[in-house]
Amino acid sequence: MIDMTRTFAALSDPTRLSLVEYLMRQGEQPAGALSELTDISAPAVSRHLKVLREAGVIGQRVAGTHRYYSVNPEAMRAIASWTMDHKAFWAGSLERLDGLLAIDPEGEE
Amino acid sequence: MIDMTRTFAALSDPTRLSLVEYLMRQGEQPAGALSELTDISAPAVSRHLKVLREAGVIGQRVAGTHRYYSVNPEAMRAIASWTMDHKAFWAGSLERLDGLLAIDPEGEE
DNA sequence: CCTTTATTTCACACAACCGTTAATTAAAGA
DNA sequence: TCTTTAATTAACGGTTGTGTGAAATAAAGG
Repeated sequence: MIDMTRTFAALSDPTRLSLVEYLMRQGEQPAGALSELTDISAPAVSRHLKVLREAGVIGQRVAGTHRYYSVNPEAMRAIASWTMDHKAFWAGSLERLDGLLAIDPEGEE
Repeated sequence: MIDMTRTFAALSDPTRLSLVEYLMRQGEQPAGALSELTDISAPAVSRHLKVLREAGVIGQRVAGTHRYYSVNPEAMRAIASWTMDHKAFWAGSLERLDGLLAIDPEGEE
């Protein structure tokens, strides 16, 4: 079971949010590539990756001395679902949501 | 513009997440009702509400001595959108998302 | 095997977060 | 207007989070 407070906490740091967004754009990346993205030290990045991993936001693949990280789609799904799991709230709001979340990976662009 | 790290930080505390979930279920509520939900003191709840408000997660309506709080739908929309704003990621993942977020406020239940 | 490369863990310092009780603000009601 | 009620702000202490440089681990390569 996904702990949403932990998921949100993992994404509440600017460095970590950037790392996740980068991984979503670029796909799986080794720790070194992620470390080069930021101004902070490699040990600091390493610990951020650990926080994200322990929260289930990213996964790790080991190959030799390299550790490849990638975003866990299930975590993203859990976040989107959390916002949607309150039908009464959305029904009560003035917002019209139809189509708002009509995602279409294969689609236009 | 919504600062996502701030939004996620606001939701990263168990007490605050509970408050938001309660407000989504129950709709607008005065601070007193929210305070009764938790074991912690009223001042502590008050500060949690402030954090949520400053992050834009909830809004406040003042009436006499009462302050009524309610969830800001725009904040929920922003969270769901953040997860969806990475089509390449979703397209690359194995997850099939069609219908997953098919919300239907008027619908079944 | 010795060195280099990739990455993490350790030890420490400083800032931010969260809870408490006491004090303050301000509207309502007798 | 004095008191009660609703809620917040203030002041303090303890815990957690985040950064750094140094040390450790472990696979690769000469």
